[in-house]
Amino acid sequence: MTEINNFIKTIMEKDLEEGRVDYIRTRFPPEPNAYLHIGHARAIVNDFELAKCFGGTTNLRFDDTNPVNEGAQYVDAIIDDLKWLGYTPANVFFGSDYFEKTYERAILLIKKGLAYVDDLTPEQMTEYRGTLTEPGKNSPWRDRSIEENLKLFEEMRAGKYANGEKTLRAKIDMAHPNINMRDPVMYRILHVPHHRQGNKWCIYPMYDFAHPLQDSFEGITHSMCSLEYDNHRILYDWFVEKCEMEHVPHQYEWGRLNITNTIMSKRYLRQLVEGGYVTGYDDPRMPTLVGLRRKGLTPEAIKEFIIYTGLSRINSTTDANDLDNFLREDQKLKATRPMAILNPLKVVIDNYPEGKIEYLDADNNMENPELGKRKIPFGKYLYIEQDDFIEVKPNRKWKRLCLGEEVRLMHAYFIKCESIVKDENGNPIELHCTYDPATKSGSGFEGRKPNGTIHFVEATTAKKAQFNLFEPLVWDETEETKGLDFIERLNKNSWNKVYGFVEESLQDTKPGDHYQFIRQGYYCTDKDSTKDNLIFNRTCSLKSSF
RNA sequence: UGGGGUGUAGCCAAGAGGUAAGGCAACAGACUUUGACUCUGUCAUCUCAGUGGUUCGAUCCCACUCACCCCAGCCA
Repeated sequence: MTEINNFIKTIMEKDLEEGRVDYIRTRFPPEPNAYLHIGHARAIVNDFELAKCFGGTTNLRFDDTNPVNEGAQYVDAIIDDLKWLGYTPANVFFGSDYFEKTYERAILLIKKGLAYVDDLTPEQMTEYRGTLTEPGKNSPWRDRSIEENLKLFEEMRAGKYANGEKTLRAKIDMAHPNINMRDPVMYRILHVPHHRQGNKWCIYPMYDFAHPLQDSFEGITHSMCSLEYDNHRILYDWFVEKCEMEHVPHQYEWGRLNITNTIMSKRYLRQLVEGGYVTGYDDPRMPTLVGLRRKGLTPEAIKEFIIYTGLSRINSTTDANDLDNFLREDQKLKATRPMAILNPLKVVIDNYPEGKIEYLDADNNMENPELGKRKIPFGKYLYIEQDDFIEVKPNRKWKRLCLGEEVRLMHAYFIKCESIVKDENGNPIELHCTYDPATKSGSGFEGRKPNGTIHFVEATTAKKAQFNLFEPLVWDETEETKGLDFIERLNKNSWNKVYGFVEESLQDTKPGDHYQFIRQGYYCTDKDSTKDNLIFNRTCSLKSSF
C-alpha cells in the first residue's frame, strides 16, 4: 500500500523532532447519527495511517453529546464500517463516558469565575450575540456570584429546570470579533434519554466544550477535523487552558473531500433514502461505505484513492471516475475475467462441425496465473459484441473484426469474416466466418498476426442474464431468449438494467468474489449477505470508448 | 462593509527566497491472446489569482487588490 504523505505528517514529524510531543495519538470522532460515507473514509484513513506512520495509535470515539437523533444502531454500523476498512481502533470510547469528568471541569470554570448560568431565552441569546459586524452585549445574568452559579448549575443537573430555561456559558468576551468567543454555551438542558446514559443526565455539554476535554482525557496529540472548525480552534485552546487540562492536545484542520456528481451531506442522503429514491443507505449508488461496498468497491481501492488524492487545506473536488480507477487498479490482478456479451451479434463458424462443442482452457486472469484456469465452450454458433464488428475497416487503428479480416477470439481461434447477413435496414444480423484450427489458443501459433482480439460467448451454452444494479443476478431461461434468434438490441432504453449473455462458468459465483469483465464492468458478490449483485457500470469499463 | 481560511495545469497535490516534484486525466508512439494492462514520450517557461515593492534573485518576504469557502444552533 502506498505510504501516506501530507502536511499533517510533516507537522507530526516536526512535533516529534522538536520535542513538543513524544508520541502520536489520533482519534476518529463520528457522531452516531448517520451512516459513514466516503468523506468519513478520508478522515478514517488519515487518522489511522498517520498515527501508524509513527507507531502511534488511534481511538474511535463516538461523539454522543447530543442525545437527540443519536442511536445505538449507528454505533454498530460505524464499528462495522471501520472493521470492513481494515482498521482496529486502540480503544472504543464514548464521549458520554466522560460526562462526569466534563462536569467537574465545568465546576472548575465556574469557580474561577469563567463560566456562568444564563437565563436568556434562545431568541434573546441570538439578539445579545450581535452580528458578524456588530459586537454583542453582556447578558444581564453574566455577573452572578460564583456561589449562585454553582447552586444554579447543580440545580440544572438535578433537573429543576425545563428544556431551554437556562444554560451554562463560558465568560469570555461578547465583543470578540470571532463569534464563537462571545460567551459560548457549554451546557444546555435536554430532558431527553441518552442511548447509553439513559435518564442519568438532563444537561448535555456542547461540542466546543466537550471535544477538547475528551481529546485531553485520552491523551490525543493531534486532533484532526475539517476546515469549518478552524474558527473554533481558538475556543478549543481556551477550554484546554482554562480547564487546566493536564494533557494539551492540538487541533488541525484539513479541507473536505467533494466528489463530482456526488451528494455527501447527511441531510440530502437522508432525503434520498426517506424519499424512496434509493433502496436504502446501502444502495450501490450511495456514497456511503455500505453502499460502495455493495457496489463492489474494496477497502484497498478506497484507501488508495484517499491516499493518492492527497490532503490539504483546500476543499477539493475529485473526479468520481478516480474511485473506479482505483478499483480497477486494485482488482487488476485479483479478479477473474469472465466473458459476457451485452449487445449480441450472431456468428456462425461455417467450417466448424454442427453440434460439436469443445472445451478450451482459459486463464482466469492472463496477468496472474495463480488465479487458475477454467474451461470455456466453443462451437459453431457464437455471439460477439456488436461494437466489435464493422463491415469496412475504417482505419489502421481498427483492431476488431471486419469483412475479410481475421481476429483472434480470446482463448480460442482466429476467425475470418467471409460474409454478412443483413436485415432490411442494412444492419448486420449474422456473420458467417471460418476458423483456423491451427491457431488454437495455447498452441503457440505465430504464423500471422490477427487484426486484434475480441471476446465471445458460445451461443448454445451461454446463459442469458439480467445485469441489474439493484437486484441479485437474474438468469433468464425463457424460451424466446434461448435460441439463436435473439438478436434484437435489448438494452437501448435501459440505464439500470442490462441483458446479456454470460459464459457458463459465471453461474457458480461465490460470495465475496469479484469479477472484472473485459471492457464491460464489474461483478461482485456481497461478502456478507451472500447476495449477488452484478454491477454494470460503464464508467468502470476498461475502455474509454464505451 | 467583522473575523477566519484558501487561491500552483482539466482534477488532486508538493515546493516555504535560488530558478515549478508526483499522481489522475489527455495526447503521441511501442507492445499485447481485446485497443485494457505495461512501457516510452509530450503536457505550467509573457509560470504559481492580480498589481506593485524589497532582493543579485520572489510561487515563497512586504503592501494593496480580486475571487471563492466558513462563522451570527441551547447541532456536530
